Parts: sequence; structure tokens; C-alpha cells
Amino acid sequence: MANINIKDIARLSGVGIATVSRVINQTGSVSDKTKKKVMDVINEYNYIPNNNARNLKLTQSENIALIVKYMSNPFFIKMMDVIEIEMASRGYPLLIQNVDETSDELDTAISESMHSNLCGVIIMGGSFSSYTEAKFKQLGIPCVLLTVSSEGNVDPSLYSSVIIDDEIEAYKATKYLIEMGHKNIGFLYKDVAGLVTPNILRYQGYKRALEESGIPVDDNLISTGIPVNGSGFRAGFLTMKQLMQRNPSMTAVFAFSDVLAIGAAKAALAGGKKIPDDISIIGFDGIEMTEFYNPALDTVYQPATEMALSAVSLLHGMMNGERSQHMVYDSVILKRGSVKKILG
Amino acid sequence: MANINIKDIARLSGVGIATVSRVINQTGSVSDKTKKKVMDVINEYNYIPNNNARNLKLTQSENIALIVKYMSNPFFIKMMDVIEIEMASRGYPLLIQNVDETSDELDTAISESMHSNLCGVIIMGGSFSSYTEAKFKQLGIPCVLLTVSSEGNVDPSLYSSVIIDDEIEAYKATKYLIEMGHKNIGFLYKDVAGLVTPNILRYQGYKRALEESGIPVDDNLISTGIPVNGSGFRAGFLTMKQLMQRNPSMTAVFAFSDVLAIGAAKAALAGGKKIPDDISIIGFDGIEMTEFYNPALDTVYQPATEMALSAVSLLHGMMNGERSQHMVYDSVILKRGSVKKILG
DNA sequence: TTGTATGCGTTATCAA
DNA sequence: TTGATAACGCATACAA
Repeated sequence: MANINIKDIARLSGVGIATVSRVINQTGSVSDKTKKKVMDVINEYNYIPNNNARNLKLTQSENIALIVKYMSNPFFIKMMDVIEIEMASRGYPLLIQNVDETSDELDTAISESMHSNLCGVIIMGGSFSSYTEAKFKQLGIPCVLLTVSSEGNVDPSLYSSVIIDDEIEAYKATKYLIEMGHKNIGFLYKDVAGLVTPNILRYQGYKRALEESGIPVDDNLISTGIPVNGSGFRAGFLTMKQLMQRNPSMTAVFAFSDVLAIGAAKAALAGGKKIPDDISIIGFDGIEMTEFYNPALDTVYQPATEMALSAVSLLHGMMNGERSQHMVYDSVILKRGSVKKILG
Repeated sequence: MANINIKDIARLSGVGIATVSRVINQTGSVSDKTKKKVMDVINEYNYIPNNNARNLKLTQSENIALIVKYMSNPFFIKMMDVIEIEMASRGYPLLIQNVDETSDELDTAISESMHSNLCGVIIMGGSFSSYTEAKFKQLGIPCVLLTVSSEGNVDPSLYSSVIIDDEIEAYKATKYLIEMGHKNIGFLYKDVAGLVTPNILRYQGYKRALEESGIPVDDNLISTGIPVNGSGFRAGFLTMKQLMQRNPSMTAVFAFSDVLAIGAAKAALAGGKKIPDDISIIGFDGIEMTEFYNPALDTVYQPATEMALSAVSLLHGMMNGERSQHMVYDSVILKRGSVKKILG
């Protein structure tokens, strides 16, 4: 099992080490005859260059990492999928690194970068609030933030980002509920230790919509994040149950995510309510599952595929020396009938 | 941005290179005083050893790869999550590599292993039928197959596996439907180019249950895999629609996966049928979503967490020289009311 | 307990 | 068009 190396290939094909290297990397010039000879030996022995040695020599690899905060979020899955496929098609292997809720994504990226000699990184999910300019400088490789709202005092040229405007989209969703005649509108979210994650921004949008319409913000209608281990389904279920108990007159709910919305829908149905007759529900993200739920759920659709492709594209641009960019996508409210017009 | 290396640390702390190495790897003996001195410098300069150099030197890394056939399968997500966390807790970074439906997982593993100098690999999903003994030998590192039924003529000592018995569990699920009085039982699956994937085994279990009960196997009740791009939800929706048209008297459906089952449930509901009054549905896998669907769906629950933990444990065992093992877990049918007893 | 020197498998420079 | 050789950053056998 002694791995074959470039020296073996050189010996077996009767050429020098450098020639083999030239053939492999298609650099320099090699006569067609020797090129064929070397290639034959390489194929025969199934030789694959050792990446460690290569990266060590190049002091820069072709490794790209995707740092994901909470990988099992269904909304992220689709993006992961797109990114993985897109990277593979460009010839880059993808190192996917999950980050639990207690760790800092940027720290993980830095550590991973130094460990594995990355040449680029995409960070998906998480909170910008702990990111500092010093950390980005320490990272020192192109970095794209995906779905991480970059409110902060960090020089924006240090990274790229692809987001939607969480505050505005949440505002629009809430406004939609208000226009449909709802006044007692619950807000469902999952607590993440008070960090500035999208949930805070979405909460702010919710609040602004109410205030603009002269509807008082009622703390009772806002879920206290129940600490639940496990997925968001259960969290949505439990918080919705709580919310319904506290607010019998609540007619609509805006859920911070589709996963929460599904859990909430289940809680409503389990409580004998009909959707949308007794209670209207709208989620956020636009995961496919909402389309197949019974009933199909309204949601604020994020163009996940396009956003993921943009992230990849931006990263490659930066790796080729292009400037950083900040893209903000628009969401679309998918209306499927889980929100009903009621009389004022 | 010139990266700091072990030589710099040695120079800055006024010791030799080997001493720094000893401090880092906690090997050999170093006086407490010099150890502290070196550690201080390391911390001050945020030094992280270069893994490429280290792996090159050790001709063996601490990298473990998880090769996943079709990453966005919700059933896999949970396992990925568990594996990632468990590996991280043991200090191993995880390289997750997606494999599309046209590529061979074992080939990918081999290639990835030579490229990145892996010390172990877990393969999740896919089909054993293309695996050969030669390939396992070429791989040359501990390998655990997760949810890959290892029917074949490969020496079982070359790999470990963690599975359920797809044929038997499908048999039991179908038997359950039969016991509940159903005779016109549809079978829903997603075509994967005729490979021996779990769907074939589950189909065989379905067939055997019917035959044993003297119910003729009706090809009309078996979905022809509609080629659908996108997720299984839509595939389930479309195949179910087709199946219902072809078989108005069908009273129950056994879906190859929960994702298909959800799509099928949606199709049934969209067609005006009630679950389980007009049609009974049972899925397979036991993903959390089935619990929160409306109505909650019966499913053949695979102990995903335990299976994932076992896979990690087996892999570590093999990396420490232990023998390979083959574990077969039992499934449990979760009865939630989507299957109704009908009169013969 | 410590430091020096060698080699891991590559790439790239420089002569030939 | 080629081949010998010096790094890349690290671990370790060996000498001190």
C-alpha cells in the first residue's frame, strides 16, 4: 500500500521529476512524446499527487470552506447543496464545517484557514455582531457572508456579502397581515442568546409595521424564546401553544422561519383551530416543505439558489483579485392561502 | 500577512525547533520553564501549526471524510449533524463531500483519500452494487458504510457497516397494512437507475409480504419512477397523483421514504381524499417532519442518531486497529393514525 | 532536557 | 525540451 509518488512516476517513465510535474500541471513545455509516456504511467499506476505536499509548496491550496452555523437548518441545506455542486463544477473541493450555537463562525474560519490552508471561505448563518475588523484581517483570505446581515463598523471592503434585507422583508410580511385586516398578530422566534441575528432584524421589521399602522406592540404576542433542544419544529410547536394560551384573540402569526411556522401550524391544528379560518400563519425563508404542508403555508421566499450562486461567484471573483461586493436580494411573499382576510 | 511558522516561534522564544514541536505535540520531555516560555510566544503570535506540513511529514492525517450520496435528503441531515458533532468532540475535523447521483461513492472516497490524505471515511447512502473488493483494498483506510446495504461478494472484513434490514422492515410495514385490512396497497419509490439501493430491497419486502398473504402483486400499484428534478416531495406528489388515477380503489400506500410520503399525502389531500379515512399512508425513515405534518404520518422509524453514533464509534475502532463490524439496527413502526383499519 | 539535521512529496528555479 | 536541486513547514532520530 506504499503510496506511489512523483519520484516513482519519474523513474518508471524514465524522465526527471520536474518533467512529471510539468505534465501534471500543464506548465512549461513538454514534448508530446514524453507527455504521453508519462501520462501512460500515471494512469497505469493510478497516481494522484499528494495535496499536502502540493499545498505546502504552494503555501496556498485550492481548498474552500463553507462554515455553517447550525447545519441542520432546512433552509441552509438547499444552499449547501447548490454551493457544493457549483464548487465541484469549478474543480474546488468543499470543506463543510458545522458551527454550534456557542462558537463564533469567524473564529472557526480563521482557525480552519490556518489549519487547512484555505484559499477562500463562505460563512452561512450566524451573527455579525461579534465580527471585528481585526478578525477579518487575521483571516486574510477572501470571505463571503451568506445570509449574515452585516450591520457593523467593519470596513466593508474586507468581505463580501449576500443577503436579503431582513428588516424590510419582515416589515412587508407584517404589513401584509395588517392589510388583510389582522391586528392581533403574534411573532414567533427562536431565542439565540440575544445576538444580532436575522431574528432581531425581523423582529424590528415586525415592530415597525405595527407602529406605522398605529397598532400597539403587545409583548404578550411575542414569543419568549423557549429553550428547546432539537429542531425548530418542536420549538415552533411549543411556543405557538404558549402564545395561543396567552392570546385567545390572536388571529395571525408571523413566524421567524418556516420551520417554526410548520411547528406552529401543527400546534394550531392540534388545538382545534383551522388555518386560515381561525388563524392565519405566514413563515419566512421559502423552504420547499411549506408548499407541501397541509395546508400550504404562506412564506417570505428567499431566492436561495440565486443567493448561493452569487456567493460562489463573488468568492471566485475575490480570489481572482476582484473587489468585494455586497448584494441584497429581494424576497417575495408566496401567497398560498394560509393567510385569510378578516373584517376589521 | 506572512504566516508565522515553527522556526519563528523557536527563534522568538530562544529555543530550538524540536523543542517547540515537543511543546505543541506534548511529546518527549520539556522543562516547565521552557514550556511556558514557548507557549507564551505561541499564544502571543496566534501560531497554528500548518497541517499540510504536518500531514506530509506524518504521511497520515487526522482528516476524516463523510461521503454523502445526495446530501439534501432530510434523513441524512440528522445523521450528518450527529456525525459532525461527534467527530468534532473527538478532535477530528470532518470533510463532507457530496456525491451526485451519477458518481460512484467509493470512487469518490478513493480519490478524496489520496488527495487529502484521509485516515478514515464514512459513506452514507448510495449503492453497494458497484463496490468491488479491489476498490476497498485500493482505498486502504478504515471505511464505514452507513445505510448502505452490503449485499455482495466482497470480503466483509474490508469495511464496517451500520444498517437496518430494509427488506425485513419493508416487509413488516406492508404486513402492518395488510393486517389493517388493506389489499390494494400502492408502493411509491424514486427511480435510481435500477441500482441495488435500499429502494429495491424495500420493494422486495413489500412484494414478499403481499405474496405471503396471497395478495397478487399488481404492477399498476407500483409507481413507475417519474424522473423529477428537485426534491422527493415533488416526486412523491406526482407519482402519487399518477398512482391514484390508475387505481381508484387503492386504499393504502407504502412510500419508500418519508419525503415521498409527504408529497404523496399532499397529492391525496389535493385530490380531495382524506387521510386516513379514504387512504392510508405510511412512510419510511422516521424524519421529524412526519410528526408535525397534518395529519402526522405513520413511518418506519430508523434510529438515525444511534446509527450515526455507531458509525463514528466503529470508524474510530478501526482506526485503532480493531476489527470491522456489521451492525443491523431494528426499526420501529411509529403509529400516528395515518393508517386506518378497514373492513376486508 | 535540548538542538541539529534529515526527509516527507511537491513545485519552481536554474543550468544544461 | 529537460533534469538536478532548493525550498515549503513540520516531526523525529540522533547527538549533545
